[in-house]
Amino acid sequence: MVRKTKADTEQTYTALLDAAEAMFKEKGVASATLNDIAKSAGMTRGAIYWHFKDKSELVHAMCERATLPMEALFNEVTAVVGDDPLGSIQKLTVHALTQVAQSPQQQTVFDILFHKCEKTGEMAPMFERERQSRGECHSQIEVLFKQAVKLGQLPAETNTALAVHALHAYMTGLMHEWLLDPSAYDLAKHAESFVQTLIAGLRVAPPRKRVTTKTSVAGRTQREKIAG
Amino acid sequence: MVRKTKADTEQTYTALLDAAEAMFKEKGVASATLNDIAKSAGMTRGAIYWHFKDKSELVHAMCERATLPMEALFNEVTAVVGDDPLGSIQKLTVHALTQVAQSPQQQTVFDILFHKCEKTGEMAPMFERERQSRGECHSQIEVLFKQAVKLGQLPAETNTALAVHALHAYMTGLMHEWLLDPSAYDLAKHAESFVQTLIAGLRVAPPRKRVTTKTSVAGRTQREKIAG
DNA sequence: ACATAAACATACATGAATGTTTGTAAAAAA
DNA sequence: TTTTTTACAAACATTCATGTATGTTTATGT
Repeated sequence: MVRKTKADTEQTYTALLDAAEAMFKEKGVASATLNDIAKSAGMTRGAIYWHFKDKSELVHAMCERATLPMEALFNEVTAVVGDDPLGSIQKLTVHALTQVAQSPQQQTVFDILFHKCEKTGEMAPMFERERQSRGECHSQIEVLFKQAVKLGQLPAETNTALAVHALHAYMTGLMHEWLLDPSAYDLAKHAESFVQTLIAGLRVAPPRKRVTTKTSVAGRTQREKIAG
Repeated sequence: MVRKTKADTEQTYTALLDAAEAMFKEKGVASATLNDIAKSAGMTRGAIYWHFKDKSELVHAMCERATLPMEALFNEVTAVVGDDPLGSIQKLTVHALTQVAQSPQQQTVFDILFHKCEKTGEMAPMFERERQSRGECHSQIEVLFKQAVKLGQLPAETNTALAVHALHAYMTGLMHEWLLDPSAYDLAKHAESFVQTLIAGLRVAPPRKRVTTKTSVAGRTQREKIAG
């Protein structure tokens, strides 16, 4: 059988994406052969070259499919400017973490993006576009942070730009490291706790607009506590 | 000229490592050819195969050279158990960040490890060993956290294991994201502030041994503040 | 019913990177 | 001084992934 019905065609399309996920996770994007992927999907390379221009386009499609719910979540939260911006941020971040923790597909794809894919050469344009969208994402979040400052949820001296960087780094790091060994701890269970820790830190000791003096705030507080 | 003096030999050795850094950063570990590296160092592949068994060993040597000062710093701090464990942790993390921020070589290598290298296939054993050493590193840090709890620097209910994960994720994420665009902000300048934020968060809202109740601590505090 | 084009499979040509072998000039050992 | 290694360069053989071109069958439009 060669020419299939429309449903069959779409089925092989998703089968190819599934196979790509599996092979990329196992061998890495660079080492996984188009033949590996096709074979794993029960097809030949012909099927891949019919549905995709080349490997990089296949990777792109695979990523889009997995990150779509993530972006939906983001847009959903940033759309409405409520009276609890810090709560929105917390909600967004916790949801993102738990979403990944509960979706094997997202785990696989993010694992590939973090640990099994070189952001260079053919893949560079993809990650460049991702960088663009992250920039917009950052400014969206910073709006929320500024609102939080205005509402007194964060200190007036808060450097909101750096706060965004801190939060984003924290999120990225949590996923990055957890994906190395998901059995280390239950991410879904502790996601809220993790986020609360950083949010609390931002409230009591945020990065400031004017750089803090040499003697550290936290350090002094600690020594005072010990001394007292 | 073929056979060189000992100094010359060592010079080509480091030249090869330097060239490897440059090429890996530019093209990625998988795409960068041994020929590319040799040419960039003014040599041929013969030189590489003389000094290294294969590409993975070259990568390993390159990493060792760059991460050596990092490990030295770690051992230096964890060796002495002082009366200010939380301060030691802060000192360690701040130093690690500033060290990377001030060493172009470390920036290059960490950029390669984070964004230009697939942790699979030939590279897997290298990263497996790194995982091992990170496990030891984690338990070392957890010792400091437990000391901090004992000395009252952290709440008694602190889940030290999760605290280590949070801190490590934060550090990893900061480097991971900053290396994507070092011009985004001055990492050396704000490293201490970043670290203080998380440490402060761990002091007021750490991950707890018994999972927190559904209503979030930070959330409640926020609403109280707004309401009050 | 027929022509067309979809949805692949198969075959082929090409380039490119790797590992290995051999060559070789000079430094170091004898 | 002679011999032996050292520290590479150069040439070779092999594998292997990619891209493309062509073949083939069948759904679908008319």
